[in-house]
Amino acid sequence: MSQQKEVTIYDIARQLDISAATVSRGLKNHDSVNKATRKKIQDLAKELGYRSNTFASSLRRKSTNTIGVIVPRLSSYFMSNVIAGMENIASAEGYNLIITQSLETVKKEIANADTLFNSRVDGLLVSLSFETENIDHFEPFIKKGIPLIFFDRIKQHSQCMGIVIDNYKAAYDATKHLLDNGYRRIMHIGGSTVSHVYAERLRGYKQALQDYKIAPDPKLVLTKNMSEEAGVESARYILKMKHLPDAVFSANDACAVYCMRTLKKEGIRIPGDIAFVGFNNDPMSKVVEPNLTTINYPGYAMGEAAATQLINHLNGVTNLTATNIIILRSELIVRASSPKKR
Amino acid sequence: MSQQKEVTIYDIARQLDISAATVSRGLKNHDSVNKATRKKIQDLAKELGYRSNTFASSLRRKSTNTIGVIVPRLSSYFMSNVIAGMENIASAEGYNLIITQSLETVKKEIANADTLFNSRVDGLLVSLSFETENIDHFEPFIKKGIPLIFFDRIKQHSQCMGIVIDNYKAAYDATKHLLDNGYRRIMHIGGSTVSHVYAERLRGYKQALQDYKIAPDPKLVLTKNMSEEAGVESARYILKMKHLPDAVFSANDACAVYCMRTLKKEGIRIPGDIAFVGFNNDPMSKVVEPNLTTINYPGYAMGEAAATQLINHLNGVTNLTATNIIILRSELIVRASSPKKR
DNA sequence: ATGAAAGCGCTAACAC
DNA sequence: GTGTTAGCGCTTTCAT
Repeated sequence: MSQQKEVTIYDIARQLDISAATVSRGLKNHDSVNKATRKKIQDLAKELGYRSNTFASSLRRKSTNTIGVIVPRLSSYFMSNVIAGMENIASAEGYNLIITQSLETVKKEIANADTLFNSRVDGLLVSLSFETENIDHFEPFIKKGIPLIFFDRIKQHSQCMGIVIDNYKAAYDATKHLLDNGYRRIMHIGGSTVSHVYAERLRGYKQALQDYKIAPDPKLVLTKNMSEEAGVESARYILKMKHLPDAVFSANDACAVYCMRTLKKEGIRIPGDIAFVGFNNDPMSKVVEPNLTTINYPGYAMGEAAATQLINHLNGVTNLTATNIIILRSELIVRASSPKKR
Repeated sequence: MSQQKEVTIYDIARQLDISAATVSRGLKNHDSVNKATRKKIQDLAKELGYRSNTFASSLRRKSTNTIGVIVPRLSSYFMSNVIAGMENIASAEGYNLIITQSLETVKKEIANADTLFNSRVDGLLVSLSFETENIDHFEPFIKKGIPLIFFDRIKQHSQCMGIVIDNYKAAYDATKHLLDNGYRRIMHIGGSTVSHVYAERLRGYKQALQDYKIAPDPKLVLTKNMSEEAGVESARYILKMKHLPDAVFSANDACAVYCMRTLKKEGIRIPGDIAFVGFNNDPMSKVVEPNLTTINYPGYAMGEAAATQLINHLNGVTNLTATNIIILRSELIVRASSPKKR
């Protein structure tokens, strides 16, 4: 913690016998500064080990070049790709990312929002926690005019852009794919419909069935927490049914994969007895046998899109409220777990 | 960007007809302020929606409560767990994390170090890029007495703590496991030995062979970039050999898994013809068939350990240079890909 | 127990 | 092109 004396623009100014203002301009390569002076300033700055004091600068400019991020969990394949995409854009544009995780609780989400508010982030990128039902804790940002973009797990808000894939359509496509291939008793394993994401996926599944004139069967709709264990539980549930489903559409890959595994161990053939479609295109979907048909969920692209939109808005290029929802393309990837029914 | 007027301590001071100094003290519950006054200050602050300006404060106090993080890539299972662990500790201790990725290039690593230096982070947590050979770009931190901890991909430095697992021992154990189970022609797929991590794994592999009096065979040591494709390439290499290995120890799971897959497609039985051991305990190691024997690499624990050490040091609890290296426990997880040789 | 005053380092408006 | 000036909002002696 040894705080040695810091070099300031005044030190540079003194040594060069010019004003601090000129140094300030020279450091950011202002045209209005003589090229030679600029060079002298920059050279000396480097020599002295000068580093700009971002607080003084932020204090003056009232902007921090910092973007706050709140996600439910960092440690998933999807989310780490989202973050990677954001970081890529942000750093190219000179923004820092402050990243926090709510661990799926409202309590921590509120605390994070608070911290980021006090950190005076220029903007906020949020994927909501599982528990979150209302979003009043973001009102301070909205009131202050700090732009806020939701992604993936969104809530509608007139002042906030949302970035999502069309979960309804993706689920519809996934289910239709199974129907087109001759499957009729299709089970859906989904998450709590408090979440927009899972509600939409369930809706897509139901609509596809309806379009094929298949009566919905409540026994074929499971609501789980979508973990690996949930996959195992779902398999147990299936094994106890008198009348097995001939296909399963799971709202994520982890759950699908562990469900498949468990069923396979009990002698059920995949896709012979039960076909599978997952969601996310997690790396494990390419490893499980048979390879899992799934929906490609473009995490990296979503992170890039969210960061790009936010930064464009900060630069005054776009208006966030004009385009209220951006929908990213997702597509069905057909693999071996869901061929035509014999 | 609409900057509405912010509430400052002056606003509070004016309304309460006291001085800003008293407000400042009152806000942080200083004993020297009358209890009643304190309450009045805090109540009014809440009412007005006052938020402390961290820049002004940091500018004065010269500390930021911010920790910088540089990692090669955010989007891996291991790294996202590391970050999750760090975030968990940091947020509990009132620190923010600024996270950057070098994308495995020295150039970006230097740029990130620069940014974080200018952001005046209180400390730094770094996992080095693949390319990084010298670490001069971190000297500014060291010169300023800003604590720096390396983790996973480390370089030795007298002033910096390193947090690692014992890669040598883990690789030794993995190889010994294969030897103990009767395998003798063991191939190693590893990464560039510029990296301490891969160099140590190679060394462990070699030592185990030597301890079993097995002559090293250069044809059995592959240096790859450890991607999924590298796994496929390695499989092709193996298929072309006149004398196949009877086991493979891969320095990561992704490479092992894709190698196994490719060999299986060509009719090689795993583990019947070739046994496999991986490294990392990636989720896919539990999904591939047969399940992959691997080394558990505790990412979350490593993130927690790194953050804890740094914050303890910042609080003056520990001295970073006293304990120079911390080694986290990793262990072999035996699964179906490496049973006793028949 | 409270206040006055002096900056922390930087930037932007304005002047020349 | 460059300098002057006046803060940004907060903390911290030093008085009182």
